Amino acid sequence: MELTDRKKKILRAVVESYIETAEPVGSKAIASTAGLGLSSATIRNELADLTEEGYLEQPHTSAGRIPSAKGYRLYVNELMERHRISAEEAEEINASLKQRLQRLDGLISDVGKLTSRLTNFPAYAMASAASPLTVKRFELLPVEDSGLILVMMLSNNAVKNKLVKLGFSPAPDLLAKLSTVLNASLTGLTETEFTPEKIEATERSVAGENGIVSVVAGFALEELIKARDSEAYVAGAGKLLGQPEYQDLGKAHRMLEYLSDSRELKQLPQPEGDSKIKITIGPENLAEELKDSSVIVARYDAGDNMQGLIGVVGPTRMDYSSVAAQLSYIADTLSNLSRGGAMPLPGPLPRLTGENEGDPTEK
Amino acid sequence: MELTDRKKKILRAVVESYIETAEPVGSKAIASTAGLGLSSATIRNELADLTEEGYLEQPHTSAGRIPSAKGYRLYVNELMERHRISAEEAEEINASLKQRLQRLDGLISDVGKLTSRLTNFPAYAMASAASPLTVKRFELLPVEDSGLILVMMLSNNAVKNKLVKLGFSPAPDLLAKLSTVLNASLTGLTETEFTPEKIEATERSVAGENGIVSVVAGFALEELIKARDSEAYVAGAGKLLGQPEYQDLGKAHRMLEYLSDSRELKQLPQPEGDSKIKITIGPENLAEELKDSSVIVARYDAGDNMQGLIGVVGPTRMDYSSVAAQLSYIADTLSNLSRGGAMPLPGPLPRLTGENEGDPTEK
DNA sequence: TTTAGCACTCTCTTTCCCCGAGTGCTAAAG
DNA sequence: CTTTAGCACTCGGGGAAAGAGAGTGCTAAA
Repeated sequence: MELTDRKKKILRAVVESYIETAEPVGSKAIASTAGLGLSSATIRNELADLTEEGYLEQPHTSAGRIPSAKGYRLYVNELMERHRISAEEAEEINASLKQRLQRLDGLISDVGKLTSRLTNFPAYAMASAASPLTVKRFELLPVEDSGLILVMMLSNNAVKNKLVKLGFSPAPDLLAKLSTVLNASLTGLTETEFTPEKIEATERSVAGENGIVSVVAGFALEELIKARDSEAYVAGAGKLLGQPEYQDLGKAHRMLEYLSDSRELKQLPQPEGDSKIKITIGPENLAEELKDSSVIVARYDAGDNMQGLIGVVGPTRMDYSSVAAQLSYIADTLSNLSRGGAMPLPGPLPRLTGENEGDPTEK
Repeated sequence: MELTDRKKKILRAVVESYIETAEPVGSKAIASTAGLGLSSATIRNELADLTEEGYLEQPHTSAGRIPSAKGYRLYVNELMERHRISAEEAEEINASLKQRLQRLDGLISDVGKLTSRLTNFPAYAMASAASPLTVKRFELLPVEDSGLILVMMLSNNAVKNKLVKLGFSPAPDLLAKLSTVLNASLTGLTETEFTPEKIEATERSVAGENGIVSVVAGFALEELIKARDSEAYVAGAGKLLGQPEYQDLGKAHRMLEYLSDSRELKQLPQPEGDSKIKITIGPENLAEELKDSSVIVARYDAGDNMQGLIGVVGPTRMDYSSVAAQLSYIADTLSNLSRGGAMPLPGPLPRLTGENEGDPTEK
């Protein structure tokens, strides 16, 4: 059943007031600020209806109303005005990211820190391969008296290396032969195709290799696995304590412990289909620990077959509009930078995904 | 002025009881548990003396005593029994570290996590070069149609690489020539010796190099700087909330923010001279934020001219004895592993450093 | 359908009071 | 001189009670 226009306006007023103040909202406050030209008594009736229909909740009989998860959902899908980020914010994002993108390894953690600083919520960041990786090329460089350096180029153009200690110096022509064999038989293999049989067959096909092949193969496999699901990084977890809903020590503690478990982080929601951002509100989250928190996550294209996620965890009473805008701007910037493009203009507004998806009102 | 033996015993009883219970300790409790054969009245007199001399404090007139920073210091230097870690703990440490040492890049963060899990306090870990690094060797590998892979071996045997995009494919013999030149003129240079003049001179000495030299030099310099002071990593910050002294939200919040600032972390105390571990108690800390917390930090030898630090931050009421034992065991294990040795035996007991250093009573 | 009025409910804060733990002091005992 | 028993005193913590305030739901009138 569709809500009347007036009810929607009132719901929106409740949500926005609550987001701002974290206090239950009463009929009087709405009557005086929302500019609807209605008395508090009328508003009271409407509030009672909205509560009846599950969009609002009452902490107790004589308190104001607060939005329920359903109420937030409707707000996010239909009611909220889509923020654009301010010029200063855009500037800060561009500045932080531009100088960092040169080096990929620290990028994830820097993105996390930036996001957390900007949104004032705990943020997480991770990156992973969009499709299975393979090794594109092997190189073996001799090292005097200690062994060799293995250099591998992966299918996503990442380069990995390892110093392999052998206790002797392999002859250059042996290394040349080995690398030819390796490039011939172990390139293009995905993680699952890296079978022991395959490795053994390769090993047999070259004489006098002293186990180098198996070391190389082991390292390659390890890197493929590691590159598949990169470490998740969390920044600014302490920001939670600034939020009134986490004044409760036990709650804050549980959430911090939850956020520090990277296995859990990998279970967090992801944008679905071709949408770039997803908002999950309170009980929509699968994890028990997140049932009264919300998550906003954005996907970005990290170039070369890599995709990344940046997300923010906060109370259900978070400013969905501006946080979503910030996240998608960061994601767009990252995507553009990683394919060598310029900074994005602040827009276009992204589509949201989530449960009960509605038709966002673009204003 | 030296304390009498009896006063020391009483002080020790107070400290240990307080560490265990976090409650102010009364004269009666000491009389009944410390086994000194004295009445509570006698103890009361002694407590009054100890308070007078600054080793103990009274939260308020009618409460028991708690140790002051001075009291903890005396306890740490002279009174505390040096724990050895249990066999189970040793086993856990060995198991976690052994499988991880293969790959150095994730090591720091893993060590931090391990330390935090073991001690139940927030832990931090970092590593840095003990003396200035240099590049030991350059290698340039061609990449079809996109540029080249730069591989550098540093003086600490770490290998770094970078994919350099050029937009064209450099001729193999050009790369060979370039790497000869690079190895001839840019190896062995410390960060400060990497002057623009030097780079320019190198650039001039080879024809047709299309700016490759300056890219390589820039990357080399960047890596030298980065390797010098590695990122600091913090794990288990949420553990703080489990401690009774951080029930105060504001205090916990400030501390979490402090710990998430890696610039601050680099200012944390370090073991001095040739001692391997350092304990800083409450106001002995320089940082304002740590004036009522304690830090225990251990140094380890990460092989190849690298040294690492692992530390723990907690309330002054922390179990110095067992945390110090855990840290030094982890540090020893890391040192041994990194030089390819076996697991250490649980010992020898390390020397402590700190202010007002005393002569530790080994029991 | 909207509004004014009003009794009612519930939480939050403040105040007050009592309880208990622990102290410091004094005076007696070893 | 040191140790101990006894005792009055102090202070924080916890719980009950009371009051204030905000907001509701309902009824009746406009």
